[in-house]
Amino acid sequence: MACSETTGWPGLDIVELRQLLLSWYQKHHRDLPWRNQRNPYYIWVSEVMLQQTQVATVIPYFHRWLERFPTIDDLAQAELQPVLKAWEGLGYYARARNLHKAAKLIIKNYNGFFPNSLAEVLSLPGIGRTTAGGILSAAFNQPVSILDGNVKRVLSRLIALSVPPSQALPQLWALSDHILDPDNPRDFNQALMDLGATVCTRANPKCDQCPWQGYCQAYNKGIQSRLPMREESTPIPHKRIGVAVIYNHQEEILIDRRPTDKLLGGLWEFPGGKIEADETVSDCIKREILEELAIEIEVGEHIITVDHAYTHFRVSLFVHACRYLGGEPQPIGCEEIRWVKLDELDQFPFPKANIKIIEALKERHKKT
DNA sequence: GATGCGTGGAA
DNA sequence: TTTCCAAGCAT
Repeated sequence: MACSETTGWPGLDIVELRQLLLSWYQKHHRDLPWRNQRNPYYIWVSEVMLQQTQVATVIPYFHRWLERFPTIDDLAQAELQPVLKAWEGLGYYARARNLHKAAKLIIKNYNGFFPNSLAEVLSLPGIGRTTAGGILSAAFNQPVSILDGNVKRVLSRLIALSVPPSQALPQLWALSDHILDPDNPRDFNQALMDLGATVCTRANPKCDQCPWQGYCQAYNKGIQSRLPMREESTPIPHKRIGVAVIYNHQEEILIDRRPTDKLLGGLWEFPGGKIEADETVSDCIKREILEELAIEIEVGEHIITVDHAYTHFRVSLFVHACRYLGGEPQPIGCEEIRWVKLDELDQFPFPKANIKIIEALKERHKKT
């Protein structure tokens, strides 16, 4: 019974849909580095890196990561700092912290072997339903469905979903479950994501190349470019931040490590804080450094202004060179403080906005 | 169940 | 330039 009124998707011949998609995949699949093998560790790393991150961005990180941490045991034995350094620039740093944490758990609870049951995989930090399905289907060919951004878009168009995907998650999960080919779960899930990434794209979908064109309700209604429906978005605030590059008498620079489990947790930064209304940049920097580190400084020349966009706000960092005057630095708003030479900054993991500051410091150092 | 969590590409 | 949103998860 391929087509059933009782499934809630009348007119969907799922046997035909599976066949069409798998045939398309045989010819048009992407050749991706984590697809050449079935090592659960490799696939796990790729799945986590791919969370909210595009394939092209992930590929170089994936290769460097496996060179640096070839096995689960290597990862579990490593300190957190080199783990964050390997993740530097990739964003959502909790992913790296959770990967590290989960590696230790796998050594402890599973004798170093990546678990192969859904409940066990889901229990690992940083692995949710989609990532678990991705790993179990790709590594073990288990029939566990997925619902990532690609699948949401493909399925929303297939059934011409009239609300944003976030308002129909149970229905979309049920559909992903329903159409998953129990005989070829590995290829089917990969094919669904490839279709979304290369054919059923957000803008300008290539419907003339789509194996599901004849079944796609959005295409048949001519509304494929307007689906899926947009999520509601709220305007994001813009913060102005004063940042201090503080030099001591040995020309060392003060950096601090951010609290774990918060924004950019565990990464290093140049200290500073929000510029209040009616406050000058210099006044802000002096105040923040006194509040956060309990030291006196003299605010000097402007080095660079860095604009950076995060998911929920934008910032402008007004960076000034500063001179250390006195007081013993206290880690009041951070985990740790260090004085380091300019050449040593590369050894610490920094967020992207701070990398731009480091580059500016190196340029400045060349000139003087 | 809403919100916090990075960065980069595309339009 | 701005906006959207990518192989989502945790709390």
